[in-house]
Amino acid sequence: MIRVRFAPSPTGPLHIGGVRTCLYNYLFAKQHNGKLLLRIEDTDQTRFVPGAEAYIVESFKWLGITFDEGVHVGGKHAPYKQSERMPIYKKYADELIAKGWAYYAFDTPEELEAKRKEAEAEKKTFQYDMNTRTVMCNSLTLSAEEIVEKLRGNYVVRFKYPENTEVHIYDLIRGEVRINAQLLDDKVLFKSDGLPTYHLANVVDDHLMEITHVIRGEEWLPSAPLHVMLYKAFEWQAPQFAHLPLLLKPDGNGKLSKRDGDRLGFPVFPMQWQDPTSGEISSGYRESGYLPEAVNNFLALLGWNPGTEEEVMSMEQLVTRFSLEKVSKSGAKFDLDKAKWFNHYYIQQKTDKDLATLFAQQLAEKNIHTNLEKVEKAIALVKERVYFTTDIWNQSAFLFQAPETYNPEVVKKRWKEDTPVHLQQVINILFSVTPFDKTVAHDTVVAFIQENQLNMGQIMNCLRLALVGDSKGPDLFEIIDFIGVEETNGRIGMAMKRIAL
RNA sequence: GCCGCGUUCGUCUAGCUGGCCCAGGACAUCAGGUUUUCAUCCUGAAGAUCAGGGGUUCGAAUCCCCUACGCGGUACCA
Repeated sequence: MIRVRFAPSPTGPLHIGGVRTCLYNYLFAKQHNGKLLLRIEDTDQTRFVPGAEAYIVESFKWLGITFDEGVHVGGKHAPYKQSERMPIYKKYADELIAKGWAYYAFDTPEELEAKRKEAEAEKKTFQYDMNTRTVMCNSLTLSAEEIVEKLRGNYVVRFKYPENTEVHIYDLIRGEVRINAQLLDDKVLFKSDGLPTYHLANVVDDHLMEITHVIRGEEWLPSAPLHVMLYKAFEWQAPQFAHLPLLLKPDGNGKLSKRDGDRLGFPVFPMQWQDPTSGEISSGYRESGYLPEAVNNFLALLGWNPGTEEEVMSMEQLVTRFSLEKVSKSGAKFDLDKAKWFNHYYIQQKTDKDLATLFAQQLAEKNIHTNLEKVEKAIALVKERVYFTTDIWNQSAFLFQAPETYNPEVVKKRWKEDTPVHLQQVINILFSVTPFDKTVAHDTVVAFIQENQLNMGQIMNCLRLALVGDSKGPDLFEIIDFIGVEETNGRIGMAMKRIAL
């Protein structure tokens, strides 16, 4: 049975890179009929941000990524929050010490800082490792009495890397990676505040929760050797590892960050987030008008592809096609245009009725109340030019209210002295079509234009200008049909009054 | 600095066991078509000497080595 997990730290809103990591875990689990769990790694209480956990849960709910076990759904390995598992870790840290795989260290942060400064002055780097641990203040150098005495105060537990070992890790994406332990430092496993660090808690929990595959970001690759050594020290079977490539910023290089979103104007978070202390708001995909299926599809393709030319895939298709072997090794730059294209595509796949329900809410917020049937009709008219659910209104406002202004460039180019006369003739024709029929109206107006040897574009564009306020939008006679001839007449009259030559 | 990972069109990538690749697809770009407009849509074009340099081979984007560059890590953070 395959069991994977997504283990975020509740230090703020969930980054879109984290969303992709979780998506891959989800696809992998579903494909193998395995389980996906959500574990909250909050061992650093100094970085805890209220609301972050709820935000994470809500984000996945929106995206349709479901968990089989986790903080919000429970499960046989509960609790799934590390701060609630505190008592568990101490025992394992003790076990490591008893086995000689770890030791107590009593050096204060100030002392360590001083060491680093000292090394820096000599253009070296201080590292707490097999070479330096012999001269530091720890249970390896102190006498038994001193240790007992020191243990009454603050201490940390450090991993004791064995000498001359080469650590091999087999990464499902990168293949064999080997690192010489001589170069690794003795990482702190257990902090003086009584909580474990990520490394210990992660390994212990993954083992206890029977995780079979650890699929996480590339930033963890450097510490993977520590983790496999930990499994070895505990004499546990290590899970398989897969380190995902990073999501890079669209311009230049480097990891995609919150700042890039603000700077380039696109969301880096699944949902909008307001920082509880600064009050600062970061935009989210949901609020920006993205559809969850588009976000999932787009994100899945950032660092993975099915090996075929297929690109548009539903969650079900992604599940059957996904494979870790086809995940690329290099970082992927975030491409806003492609995300936009996917969203446009998925909006077209929605039924008019679905979009109408959504749009009716937006209209209600603007105090425009009309029946759903009418809204659905409006959707049908503007749908194909909608890229985000948030721009349905921009594309269709003229269907619900007369334009306030008229694009000056179009006025300048199209509105001539004789325009009012012609528009008056057009409106007369429209009134003559009873009952009103858009096709008949269209044909009659066109016939009128041709008979009088008028310029087609001239008349049509001015009519459009009067109705829409601009030279864009869906078919004119569809618009007239929608708003009615009376309203059309009113808008033409208004335009004539407002547009003075 | 040290350690690790990476490097194919502007972007995401196909290419994994060398010849079917003078490198394929998608987004973006450009041109044309459809249309009363703007979009959509359709068709087409342009776009990578496969980071650079050495090998190996009859033959390399594909295998080996070196260099450069980028990224990640180097905390009692995750």
